[in-house]
Amino acid sequence: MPDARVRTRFAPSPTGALHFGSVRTALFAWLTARHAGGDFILRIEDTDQERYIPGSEALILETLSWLGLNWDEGPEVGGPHDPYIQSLRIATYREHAEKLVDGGHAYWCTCTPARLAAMREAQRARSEPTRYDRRCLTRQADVTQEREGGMAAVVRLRMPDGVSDWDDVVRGRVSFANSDIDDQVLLKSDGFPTYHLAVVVDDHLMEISHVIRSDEWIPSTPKHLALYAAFGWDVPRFAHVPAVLGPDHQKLSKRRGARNVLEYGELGYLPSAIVNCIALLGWSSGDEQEVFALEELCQRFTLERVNPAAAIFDPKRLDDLNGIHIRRMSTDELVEALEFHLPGTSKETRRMLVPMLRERMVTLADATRLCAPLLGEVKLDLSIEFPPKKVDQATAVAMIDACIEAVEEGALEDHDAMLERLRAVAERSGVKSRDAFRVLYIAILGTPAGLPVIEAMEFLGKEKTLQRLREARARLG
RNA sequence: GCCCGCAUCGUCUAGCGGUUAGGACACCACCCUUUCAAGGUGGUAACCGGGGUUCGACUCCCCGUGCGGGUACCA
Repeated sequence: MPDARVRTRFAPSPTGALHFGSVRTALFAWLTARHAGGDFILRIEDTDQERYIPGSEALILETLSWLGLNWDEGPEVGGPHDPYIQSLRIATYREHAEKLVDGGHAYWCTCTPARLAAMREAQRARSEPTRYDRRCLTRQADVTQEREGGMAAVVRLRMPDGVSDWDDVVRGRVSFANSDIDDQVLLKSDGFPTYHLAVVVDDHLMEISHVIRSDEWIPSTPKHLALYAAFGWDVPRFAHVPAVLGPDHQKLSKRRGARNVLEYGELGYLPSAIVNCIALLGWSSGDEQEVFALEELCQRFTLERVNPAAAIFDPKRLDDLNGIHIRRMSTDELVEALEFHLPGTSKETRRMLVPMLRERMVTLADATRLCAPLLGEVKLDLSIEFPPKKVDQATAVAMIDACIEAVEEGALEDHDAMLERLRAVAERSGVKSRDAFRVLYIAILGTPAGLPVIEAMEFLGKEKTLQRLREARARLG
């Protein structure tokens, strides 16, 4: 590569939403570009009309934007190689296919699907690799006539003899015997290119320096290499990143129920945590740091440190990282981020809530549950023991009475003093304060576990607090 | 069937001929503590098998096994 500029691309097909596997490939490509100060290109590979799912292109753009993976060239932003949508580039592929035919690197074929199927079946029966038998290559004059007569035809790559090999950035040397490789169809009978033609033509035209894609493409790389050679083009670097597997050890796929990444946003996961988590799926820094902001990843990420083995996505790890990323957010950021999960609350309200919430959320959605007793009424749950275990009736009464007295006297102003008073009551009763306090938690929050109770009382204010305490007192008889 | 890739705790991984095989998640225990969390400390837990190469293999080579992928006018 004479041109040193790093240019990577993410080239999804609009066949549905993005899942962790596809997003991770995008992330690795994006990071490679950003790390090198190069360009990241987004290209839509919609050469299969049958699999096209309307709306998925918008979904893809939205997902990448949400994660912060911006593109320098591509849909919406344009660029010097516009258009970045393959269905709009059909003429280009056709020209290139014809060029290949003229140069003897490809040929027209009119074999029917039925014939091809029978051929492959026979090959399999003979323990041979399944590949096109080049029947049409030996009867090109007839094929030309058939095409003129209106018969459906495709263009096939004439796979050269020899060996195909390359130095894969993540796997090292990979090689194939060309004799095992099929004469791939390059141009379909509907006039659309196949992936193989389109990807090579576009990657070259768009000056892609590093082809970063999932490892399912390894077996077709020899075809691409043959195409680069036939065109006389320089070959980019290839980096085949491993698959992401689900808990069932199967590759993540839409039809197996892999979640749309955007859904994680609705569930209260942060883009930064998702990015951090999937970066760690196959990549490691080399030292012991595992929590990264996006900017740090740009700095540290290199393809050379990508592990070639497939990885299983662990939702527990995402939870952990999400909590960490939440705790790293400023109060202002949380006030903003929580708007969706605490609907109807004002900024001021959220600002009061955030200090109580920060250490207690795994996802932002936890705020909804945690704050419910403060934003609405307490739910009386009779399945919750009251007074709780290890607390006798007299102690429970004493705790509540003391709390009522303290609140009436305005002790909510001073958390420490409040705490001391209540602690003293527990101590006099001979009950551990951790147990005695549960009485208050149930009274104020309706559950023995939740937001810190003194802070909660302050949030509720004197009136509501006293009301809840008295109701609880009444339950004790 | 044919071809390719991969292989360290349950999971994500470090390791790049000589290490008490390290870290993180999860799990367990303890500490801290106004509950729950968060935080702190400690613990359980791994080199797929067999052959080589070497003074010495988790590390290199071969075979096997397992898993994944490809084998389309899908990407």
